[in-house]
Amino acid sequence: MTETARDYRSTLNLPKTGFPMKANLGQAEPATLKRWAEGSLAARVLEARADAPNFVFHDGPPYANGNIHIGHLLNKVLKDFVVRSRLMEGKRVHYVPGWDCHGLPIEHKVMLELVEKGKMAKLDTLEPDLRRMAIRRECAASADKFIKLQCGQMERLLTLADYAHPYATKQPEYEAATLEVFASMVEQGVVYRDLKPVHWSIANQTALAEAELEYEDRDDPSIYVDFEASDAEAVGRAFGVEPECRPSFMIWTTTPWTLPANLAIAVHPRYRYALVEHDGALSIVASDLWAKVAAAVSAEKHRVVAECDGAALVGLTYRHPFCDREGGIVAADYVTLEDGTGLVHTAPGHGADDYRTGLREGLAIYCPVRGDGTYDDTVPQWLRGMSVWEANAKVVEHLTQSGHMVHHQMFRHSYPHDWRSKTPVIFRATEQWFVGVDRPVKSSGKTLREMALAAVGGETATVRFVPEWGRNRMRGMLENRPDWCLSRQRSWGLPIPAFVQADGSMFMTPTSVRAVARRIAEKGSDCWFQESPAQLLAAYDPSADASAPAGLDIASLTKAYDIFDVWFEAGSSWNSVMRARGIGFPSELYLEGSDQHRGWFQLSLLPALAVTGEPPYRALLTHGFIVDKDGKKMSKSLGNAIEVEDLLKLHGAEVARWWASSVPYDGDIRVDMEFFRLAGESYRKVRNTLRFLLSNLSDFNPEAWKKSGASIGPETIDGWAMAQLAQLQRTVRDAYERYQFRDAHVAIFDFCNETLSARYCAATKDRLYCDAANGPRRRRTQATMWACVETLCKLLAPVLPHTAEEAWNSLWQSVGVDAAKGRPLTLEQHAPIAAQLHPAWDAALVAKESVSKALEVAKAEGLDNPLDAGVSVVDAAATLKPVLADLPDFFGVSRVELVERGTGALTVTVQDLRNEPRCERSWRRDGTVRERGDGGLLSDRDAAAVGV
RNA sequence: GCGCCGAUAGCUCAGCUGGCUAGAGCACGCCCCUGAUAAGGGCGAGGUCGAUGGUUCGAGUCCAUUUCGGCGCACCA
Repeated sequence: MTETARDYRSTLNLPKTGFPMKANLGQAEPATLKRWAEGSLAARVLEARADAPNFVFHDGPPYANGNIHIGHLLNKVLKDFVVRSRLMEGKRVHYVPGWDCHGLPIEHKVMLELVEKGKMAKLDTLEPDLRRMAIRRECAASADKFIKLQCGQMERLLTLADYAHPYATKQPEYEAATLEVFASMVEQGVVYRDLKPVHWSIANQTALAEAELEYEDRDDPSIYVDFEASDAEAVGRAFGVEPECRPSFMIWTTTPWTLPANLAIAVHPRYRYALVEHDGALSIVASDLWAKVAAAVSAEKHRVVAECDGAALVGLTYRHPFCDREGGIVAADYVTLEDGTGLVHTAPGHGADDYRTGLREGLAIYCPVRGDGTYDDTVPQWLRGMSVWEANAKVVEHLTQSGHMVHHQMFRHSYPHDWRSKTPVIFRATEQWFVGVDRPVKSSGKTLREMALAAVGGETATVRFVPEWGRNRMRGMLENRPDWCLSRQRSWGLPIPAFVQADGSMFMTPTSVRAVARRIAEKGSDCWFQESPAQLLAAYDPSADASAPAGLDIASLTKAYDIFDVWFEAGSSWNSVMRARGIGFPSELYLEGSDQHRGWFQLSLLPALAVTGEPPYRALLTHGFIVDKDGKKMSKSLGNAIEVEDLLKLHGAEVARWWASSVPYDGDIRVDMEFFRLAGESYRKVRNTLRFLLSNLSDFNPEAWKKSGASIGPETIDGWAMAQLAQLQRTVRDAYERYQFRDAHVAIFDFCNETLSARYCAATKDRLYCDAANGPRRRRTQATMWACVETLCKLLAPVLPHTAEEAWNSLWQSVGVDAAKGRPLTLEQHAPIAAQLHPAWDAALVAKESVSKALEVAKAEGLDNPLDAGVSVVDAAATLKPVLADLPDFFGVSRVELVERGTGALTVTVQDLRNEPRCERSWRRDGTVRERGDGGLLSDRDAAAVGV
């Protein structure tokens, strides 16, 4: 440059900002967290919104065990989107994070550790209460440790919550409030105690609820066994034939170990049954199944001798193949023709249907299996003391030797396992506490099942489902669910406050439960293991309790030792947290993974309905599960898990949040480190757009601009941007309202990427840099950009709280305001934007595409720089005319000419302007460029800006 | 086994009540800019819409069957 004297660069208004391009989230986020904590942001928000309308949002308690995983991350971050987006709408948002503390997962782990440390043997010598307390102390310490750990990890995700005051199910006040729920349920008549088969974990020696089971494949013997009829002639009469030898009832089972408990055989009264001769034996099998069975048992020679209805078989008797007793044929309509023989081995102590049949037929609920999975002494000698799993083979062997075995093979099927010990569970009759879902609730006269179904589906439905298909799913589960087994035989939990009277009967009334609740509120549930019944019932006055049993003698009571299913505690959180803390009821929303349809959603619904008659939530939002990039389940054992810590170290919480907002959460959510890298790139795009806007606002004062009375006309490119901004705001607020975060994410990204970066910013660069600093056109654009940053910060705040705040603070810093102190973004609210879109801009957008394509063609002829070009666009109807002034900028060329003739077809002609003078300052060839007083070649605009 | 959900460019996803040559972002290729620069812009290539069979003038979109994957359920006795 020979004319170095005229270096116009210094006369330009070039971008300037402290907002860094590189986010450095790893260090910057913790600093933001510290600032929030120091300013007690969570508390301040509640204060600031003291009079605002409430938005009650209740957090489901994760289990206080282990580090958080990506599933937690997704769940907590989605919840935070709700919290922060509702805050931005001006609501007073109540959100208390919580933890589930009691239960088998912790106790199981603690026991393993105690065994490892060799402390178990010593504990076993202690008296039961002391032993339980020792275990409980270890468990409590473990829960505390993990609550603290996870608190920090969740806070690190930049989630806004009062982590200093979380709820935990082991807090005395929580426990007491849970017992209040229980007392009301007892009062409502839905709690009962009964001897019946429940899922039993041998490893942990306790009953388990449905929510504590997982299903794994398992190989079991599949056996066909002949049970000899006691009275051959009676069978003959049923079939109307004279049997040549003693006939047998053929049953099928995959649990040979339950055969010692066999007390009956069930048939369907309306099915046809056949007396069949096969390889010299005579058996009874359902007619429609014989072909299948014959094939299964590989019968070679066989024929059907006679047939009769199942009803004709009812009442016949058989000899148990190895126990010294007879059993009877009974009718049951659950017998199917899908598997087996149509004759169902019935052991009332080992199956739910068997149990019901047993009750109806007056059979004993006989369960010869003890808690440790071994047989008691009521079984034949050769089985006594043996574990049921060993017994499977033994029974098979015995039946084979005794000639009762028709066929035996191994069979793979899915079988329930204890979710903690991963060992198979058995069905075993024990005395347990239950919530009856088909018992009428006193207050409504309806059963819990009816009430739940009414709340969830049909015309009476009050609960909203996001996504909608959750409704069907929950309905299906509610229709089928069995009674809820509430009791567990463990130490780590909230005791079911029942006492045993001298005569062995149970004592527990609503009033006594409330009395114990009061004691526990003061001392915590440990007191159950440390105090006498009289102490526990200190607040109980039998004379004031109408339900107290006659002749109650508190002095002779002993404590019962069942504890609550942890799901009952979590399922009472609407009372223990929302109502007990005065937050409100019901919650607007419960938001959890789709497995909670059977878990927390359902087990919160039942108690709430029983006690209040209302569901505890207005809406249920479910998200899918995290799977790897191939759609496989993510787990540590498969080695495809991504550690949250690694993720945060590599990308920061903001990128993880940005990713979470981009995910369609209805179905499975695929995850791979690569996806976070991609999210990081798109985050950078948004960040850089904000940075560009901020960098052009360093000399702008919005107050002064407002005072100047200037406005943004719809025909200006700024008016176009404002209209787009207004549209964006509507779209994003609506998306947040509907919990469709992805829609918000896409809209924001597209706005930053296309509307701003590719179009508006590209188009306005020239005026920002080259117009006189205080020129009205430049100021107008700055006003527009200011509005964009302001609005974007608010729209982004729910998803990118750190970045949005960083930009927000930087924005205000440019006018000397310390926003971090004075007006934190979190306390802001949306303000509607009034801007109308001028229709010419739609046409301009279409024209821009044609211009780009035409320029691309011109490039091939050497016209590389669009500023060296002018374009003329056919605009027959003068559609573009109103916005002509800003079209050169919009198209990125030096000049635009509109041609008001020709057809309606859009035609673009490119003019090569390289022969015309080029402004040394703005590099444009707008036709006004000439030599100025300082000797430079400048356009009119630039000459004026420089003042020559 | 039963219920619910998903399967669309290399990747992540849009495609509402069936209708012009199936869209976006990212990645990729070519190019421009060098006054957003470990930035910015333009153009382009890329898909038998899991498979099969049906309904229809016409189906990614409706129906049936099926495969794979996820979540849930359980009277597999």
